[in-house]
Amino acid sequence: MTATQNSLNELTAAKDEFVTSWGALGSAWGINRTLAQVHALLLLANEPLTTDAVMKELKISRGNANSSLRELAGWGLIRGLVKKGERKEHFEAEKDIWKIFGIVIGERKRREVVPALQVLRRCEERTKALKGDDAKSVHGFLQDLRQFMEMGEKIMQRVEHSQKGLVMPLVFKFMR
Amino acid sequence: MTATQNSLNELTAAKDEFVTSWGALGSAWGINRTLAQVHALLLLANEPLTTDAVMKELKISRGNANSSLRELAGWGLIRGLVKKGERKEHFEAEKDIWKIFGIVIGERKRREVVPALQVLRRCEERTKALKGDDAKSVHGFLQDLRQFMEMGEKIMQRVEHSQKGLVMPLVFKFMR
DNA sequence: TTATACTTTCAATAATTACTGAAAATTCAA
DNA sequence: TTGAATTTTCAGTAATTATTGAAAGTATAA
Repeated sequence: MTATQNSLNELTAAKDEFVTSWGALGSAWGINRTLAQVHALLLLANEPLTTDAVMKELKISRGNANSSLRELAGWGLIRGLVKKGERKEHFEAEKDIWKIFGIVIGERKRREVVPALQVLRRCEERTKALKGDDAKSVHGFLQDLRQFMEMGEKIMQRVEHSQKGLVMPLVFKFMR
Repeated sequence: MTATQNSLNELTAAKDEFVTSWGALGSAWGINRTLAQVHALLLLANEPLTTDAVMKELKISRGNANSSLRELAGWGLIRGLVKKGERKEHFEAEKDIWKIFGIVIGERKRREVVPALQVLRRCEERTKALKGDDAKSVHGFLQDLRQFMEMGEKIMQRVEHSQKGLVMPLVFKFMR
């Protein structure tokens, strides 16, 4: 085996390890394992990949590859582009980790935090005028939680549009 | 129906809505739906609840109630206590939202972020000395991601031990 | 002790979620 | 147009995850 081949294998092995563990991390945070793996694959790819390439690399079906790529594109984490002279669509990932994080935070805010806040506000309202110690303490807790989540929503809003250069100084302030 | 009954029903309905939607939110973030519901139930309870009370309220089996309560206790989100003169164990939830958030963040850091960082460091190391543009860019990305996650780990570390009074001033600074 | 109340475990089962693959739809060059 | 290339859909199936419930285990009062 040549030195170049060895190097290639080692690179492939390291990529594989990353793809696998990124998938596991994703599923711990409620993101479909395969989706996270497809994302990881594109994050490490040095050129845009076709659906067929993704299928082959991850050993998944066409349907699965297609829907994963569509969903990632829906999140804005990857974009499709058509190479001149080719029919197939090629996909490339956003690789700026600050942008990636901002996108994910922003989407989760929209999809989960905002709806949860609506429920919370309604529950808070429903318990507002009720009599009795039980009702009072329930209402108090809901109020605390709602306030806390509104703060979280605002922070996520900020992070969504943040840049590395903008956030880092504040992080340092927080960390000192 | 009396005014008191009406009030009780309305309180129960509001509680139910919260329990249900808290379960949904949890499962979106990779936390078992029932676990989140048990937690929500205890968060709104005005007194410690027994396993049987949880079973009855949520219409779940003894095994499920028991293991959910154990897991929540393992996270440190609830504690068991034995009322004098009673055999049954009663459970009560930590209700300070800042503490709750700190616990959850701390646990997820330990369980997911720290192990993910280990993988990341290993991948980074494996690609460090490899030749070729592909290897270089892969290594560069892994480096960025590792640095980003180390920052995240440190922030989670801070939040884990944070108090409302300590964090709020910094949040204001961030939000301004 | 011993009987009883209570808790835990875990094999079997149910419910949910993810994936496949082939057919249908779409796109595009000729 | 036509038809080959490509993408999308989705019914059927597989894999995973969650739940039940009864038996085994444990603790406690008498």
